[in-house]
Amino acid sequence: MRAEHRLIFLLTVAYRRLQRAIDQETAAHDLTSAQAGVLFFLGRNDGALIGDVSQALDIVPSAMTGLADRMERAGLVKRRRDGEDGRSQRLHLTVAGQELGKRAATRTRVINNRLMDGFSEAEIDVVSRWLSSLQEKFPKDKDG
Amino acid sequence: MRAEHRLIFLLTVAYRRLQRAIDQETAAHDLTSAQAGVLFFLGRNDGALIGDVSQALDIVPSAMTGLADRMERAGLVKRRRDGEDGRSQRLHLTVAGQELGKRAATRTRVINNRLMDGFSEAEIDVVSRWLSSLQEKFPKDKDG
DNA sequence: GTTATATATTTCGTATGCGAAATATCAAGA
DNA sequence: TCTTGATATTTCGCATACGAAATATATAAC
Repeated sequence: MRAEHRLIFLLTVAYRRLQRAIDQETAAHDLTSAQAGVLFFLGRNDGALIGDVSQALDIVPSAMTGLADRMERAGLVKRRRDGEDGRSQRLHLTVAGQELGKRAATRTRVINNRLMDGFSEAEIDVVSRWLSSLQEKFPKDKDG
Repeated sequence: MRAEHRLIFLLTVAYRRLQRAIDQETAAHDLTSAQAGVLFFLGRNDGALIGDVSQALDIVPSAMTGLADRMERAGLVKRRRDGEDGRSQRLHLTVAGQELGKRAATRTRVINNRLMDGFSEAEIDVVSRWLSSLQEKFPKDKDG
């Protein structure tokens, strides 16, 4: 199999394994990994513009709409139109969203630690740099 | 943002960037990255059982069905029932699938090389080991 | 002030992927 | 043979994600 696209394959499988693990963890608490990401970001940036959330999580805007829809329907966040700019929407955490976000953060930390198990700090640093390098190697059209 | 789930975030973003890059490459040739993966695997294992493809690409069987459906509809593969075991289906490449697969492999190789740019062999080895480690850290229920 | 352009978000159609449940077939044992 | 349990695949409902096009509002040019 590998050889010809080893890293592509490895990255793809690694991602799927991670997502499944997170989803199984969070599913027990009525969350998904994507929604957990939004809760986490809003935890430190409550009331952020939808576009900012989209950019921070590297999700295209059109995908962010549905994500926000589902989270709003689940009572985790609320949209509020921006006072300054009538085009913009701000996302605010509800109380339920705040609490769920906190609990999810704890579980997420455990998984993140697990990701470092068996690797030295220097090695994790290499991995981090490599993962980050993909953002420059495959930039969005925008931030090219 | 990071800190609390740095690696999770980095891996997620890296994956999305890679997928977008592959999809943009392959979209011009009427392929998607998932379908390219199947073509590539079948290129070396033509007539493989659907379950084997699913396992090799680390896609759950229920996801494989739809993928095979779309590829069959696109004329890239054909299902054929196995002679031995009436439950099994084998996936065979069509001529179109073979050709498309070959062309896709070339483009994929370029991207794979790009993934190594700027990193030494030793570093890529660390990255590979780390990516692989996720398969043990988050095993499928099956392969425990 | 009106027109042209840029920006933020949404809508639409489609592909991917998951889990749970259904279906079909096989294999083993009573 | 009949039943019982395992296995391969599919079906269903849903969440995620993309790109292209639509919509609404803001901003600049005139």
